[in-house]
Amino acid sequence: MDETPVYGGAKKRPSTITDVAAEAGVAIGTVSRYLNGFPIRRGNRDQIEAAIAKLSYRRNAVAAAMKTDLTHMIGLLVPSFDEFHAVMLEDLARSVRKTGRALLTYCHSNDRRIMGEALDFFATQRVDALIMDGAPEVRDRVETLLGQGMPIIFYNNDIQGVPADRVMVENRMATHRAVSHLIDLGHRRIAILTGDMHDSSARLRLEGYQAALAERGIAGNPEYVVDGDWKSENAYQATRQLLALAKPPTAIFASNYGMAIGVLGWMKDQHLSVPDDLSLISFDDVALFRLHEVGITAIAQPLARIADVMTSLLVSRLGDGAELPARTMMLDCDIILRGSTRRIAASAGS
Amino acid sequence: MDETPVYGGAKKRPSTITDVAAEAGVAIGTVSRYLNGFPIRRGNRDQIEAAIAKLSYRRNAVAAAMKTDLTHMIGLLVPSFDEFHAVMLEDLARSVRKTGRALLTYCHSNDRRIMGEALDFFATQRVDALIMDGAPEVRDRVETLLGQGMPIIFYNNDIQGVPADRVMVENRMATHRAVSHLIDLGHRRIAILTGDMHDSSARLRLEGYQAALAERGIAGNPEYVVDGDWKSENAYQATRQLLALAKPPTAIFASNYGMAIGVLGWMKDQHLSVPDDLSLISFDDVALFRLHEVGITAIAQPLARIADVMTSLLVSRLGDGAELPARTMMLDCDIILRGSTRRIAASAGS
DNA sequence: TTGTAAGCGTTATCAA
DNA sequence: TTGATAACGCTTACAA
Repeated sequence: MDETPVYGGAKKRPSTITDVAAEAGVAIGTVSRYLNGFPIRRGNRDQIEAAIAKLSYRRNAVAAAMKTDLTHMIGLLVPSFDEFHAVMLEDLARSVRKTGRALLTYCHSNDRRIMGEALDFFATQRVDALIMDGAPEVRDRVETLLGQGMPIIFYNNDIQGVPADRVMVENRMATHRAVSHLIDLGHRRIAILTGDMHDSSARLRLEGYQAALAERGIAGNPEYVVDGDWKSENAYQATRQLLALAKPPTAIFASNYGMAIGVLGWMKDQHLSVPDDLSLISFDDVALFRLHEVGITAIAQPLARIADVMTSLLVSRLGDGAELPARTMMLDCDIILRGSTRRIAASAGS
Repeated sequence: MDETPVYGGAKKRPSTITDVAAEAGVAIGTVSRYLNGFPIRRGNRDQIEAAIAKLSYRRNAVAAAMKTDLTHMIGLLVPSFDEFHAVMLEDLARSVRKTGRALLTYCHSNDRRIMGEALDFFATQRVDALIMDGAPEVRDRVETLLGQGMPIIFYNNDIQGVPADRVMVENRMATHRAVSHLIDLGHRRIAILTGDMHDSSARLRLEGYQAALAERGIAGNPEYVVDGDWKSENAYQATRQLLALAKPPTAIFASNYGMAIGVLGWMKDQHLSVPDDLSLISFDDVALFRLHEVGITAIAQPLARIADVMTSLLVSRLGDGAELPARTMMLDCDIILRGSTRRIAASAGS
């Protein structure tokens, strides 16, 4: 069967360790040891290197993985490759690459069915570890994977009580600071566009907002708390409604950058000015906000650090730290002050 | 050896097809046939399904891949996850996912050494196919992979003469059209910021620019052709120099969006206006250009179509089209007219 | 329709 | 240090 002639002039199948061993005149065990960095007699080493070059041999990681149970692939499950995830991915890919691994990416588009498929896919592919935005819908599958020894890291959103590692940012504190800043600037009528309240990050950001107001003795106004569901379009409409109130807010806190863009869109369409007619702060900083005419004040997640921390968590988990208890890493966010927030007269904000 | 007790309460290792067969009281061949959709006797099927559920069994794709030589992974090699690639990746991930595969992503940061590592990594991982931005530096490795039967798709930039599939956009024609549009608006002094001339896309865009000028009898001015190397910072400096010329250009064509941003940066810093002081067209359309105050006229690559075409090319290659000759798919670009290009008096532009 | 067993390309064990 | 060989978990003839 192996006699089937190969047409097209090219040797089809990649060569194997057996080919290399034959070419070099040594046993396959010797080649394997060479490949894995064990000591080899000088002469044999040269033979093997020559054979590898001649055959353009590349180790078959699939076969190796079967023995070692190590695929050198990290599963990454993200909702989409929006600006936020793209930057995170960039940093993560780089930092994972340095450990000799690569990312197997799956994008679930916020479809819970696809999230399940993704988890199955990763289980099937036997990725060495998994990084994902925690979503309560797939708790069972996640627990199964953890039970089978798959290291999992949650970021962004949590699934409470699951014994996995976590890399989170100080959502509550950062929002608290941002809203306090608005208060310092004289704002009293401050609205928030919240994310999807199923997500822990949305809840924590709302808590930070409420705490900041309460601390300064500002009564919360339910009209100022709008469910934006993370979406730009909702934020666009919400801005319209907020500004139509009898007492419109003088400032809006957008719980993510997409909703901040929705706010900007409405303001632009109405020929209203940020910050003259409305101050705006966004959770998440994106390139657009830096390049925007006045600049948008934003909470910047430390994306590069998130990536690094994830990677070192992974390395420790995949090294000798497999049995350590789950760890949660909390990272601070910076508030980048730009032109979208302005001081207003105390009277105007009451 | 298998007797080693497992601590921690959880069954560590994932279960295997053998476990399922034992649990269900059938042979492993039967389980395998069930998994692969072959007909199974009703009773056995129920037994197997129950066993799979009980053991939360997931097929080990690593072992399967060893037999079938199919990993269901597509390698994707990109320079970075900038805005352009992020959107492409989003579409590609979705469209690849529908075929039951996922993307193994590697980011080379324009480092030729890392590009080589990436190709080795993909070879080692035995991805089913590879999508990459063509770069002449790795021609040898690419040819080796092709010789071993790995389907490869180039996008964006070509490696001439290599028998791979290609998905390209009409760089030349789109640039020609864009520049012609500037001429139609009365511009005569039109500058171009070129990309890195090692890249075929940069060369073709320059050709389109030159052809458009020549066709309208406008003499090319070498001072107006600036090597921007795709980089924002270079474009920033180049804009300064161009506008300092005795006869400064009235319009700039930026060969990619990064350089267009550099131009905008300089204009903003100098309190100069686009389009009043300078018209601007960018190759590549990004979210920023839509949201920009006046809007930036841009050439939009059909990213979703690129992703679809790549995927169908892949599917055909991995199906029965393995022996087909290499195909090149050329896609048209749209020119999105926005506010950054304005009509000028014919006299002003001469 | 099912059971049995060979084999995919490695790694790892064991003698030599 | 090396060679020979038994796994790893699956697919796929082949025989029943």
